[in-house]
Amino acid sequence: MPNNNFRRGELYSVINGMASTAVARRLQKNFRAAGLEITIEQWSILYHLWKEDCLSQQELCNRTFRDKPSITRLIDNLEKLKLVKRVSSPEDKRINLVCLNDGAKELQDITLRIANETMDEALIGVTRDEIEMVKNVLQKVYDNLK
Amino acid sequence: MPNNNFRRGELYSVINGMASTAVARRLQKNFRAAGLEITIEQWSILYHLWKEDCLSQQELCNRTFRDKPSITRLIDNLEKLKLVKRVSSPEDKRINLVCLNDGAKELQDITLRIANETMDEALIGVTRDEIEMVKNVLQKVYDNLK
DNA sequence: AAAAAGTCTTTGATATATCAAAAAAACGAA
DNA sequence: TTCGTTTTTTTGATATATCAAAGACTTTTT
Repeated sequence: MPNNNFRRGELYSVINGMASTAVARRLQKNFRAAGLEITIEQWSILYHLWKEDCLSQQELCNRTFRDKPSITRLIDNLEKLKLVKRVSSPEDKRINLVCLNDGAKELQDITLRIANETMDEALIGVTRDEIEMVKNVLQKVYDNLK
Repeated sequence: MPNNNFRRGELYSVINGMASTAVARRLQKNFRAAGLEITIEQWSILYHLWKEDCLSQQELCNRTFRDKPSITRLIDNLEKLKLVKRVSSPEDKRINLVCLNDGAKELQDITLRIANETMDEALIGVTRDEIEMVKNVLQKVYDNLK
């Protein structure tokens, strides 16, 4: 069914890149414009730690949908920036708990504000119902493949 | 409006990563399972060349939403694999036309089949109307930020 | 207790993305 | 023609993602 294939091809490029990289690039640009020298990937780690501090690296893998080596190196870089520190878990010495430093706590308000403003820009003309539907469909896609 | 902020935060992680990286990883995995040693990024270049051969690097930037250095290095790697060749444009010596080699043409059928099968997996339980809706919303997001 | 299996993290190799800057060619205006 | 600007591509530096393999520690099994 070639018509259907064509639709799928289109959706592929839409889902896989366009919108998500556009949002990522804009957010990075807005961070830089505000003088914030962190990457969005680093920010996404901080984002989860602001919700719950001192998560294990494995837990950060689960919450950010990244693999273990990616997290290891992201935490390496966040440690170099002195935004987080690794704390060996007293209960299980295999585990590193990743905890926020004061510098990271100061970033919370400003970066969340910028992220919200960026999403406002991105969602101009998009209704709340549409947002809900997109979330549901993309969640279905994720669940189909996980 | 904290409730609204929370919704945006959720959408951010949905749009920016989950579904698109899940699709990308699955497609890469399916390529490897079929013994195909190309990356999805390389495949996305071939995809556009199958639609229209001998595009300039700049045109590939536009069609794949990538920047120039990314395209330069992707073409470098595709040339190493002997899948494409750079041909200097006779009309404008600044321009490299990127043209398919025979090896790349042989990949077309099998990789498009795998890509369609992957999208079938990804879209189980998603209706045609939902697909259209998601495409429209993500296109709006892209247009808002471009 | 010792061996086996499992979990969490790290390392190495390779590919891609981004920013900034430079090189090469084309174009336009004085 | 020559200078300045624009366009196309490349290079360098740094950050991230992925796969495979290894290291460190725990838990389970015998």
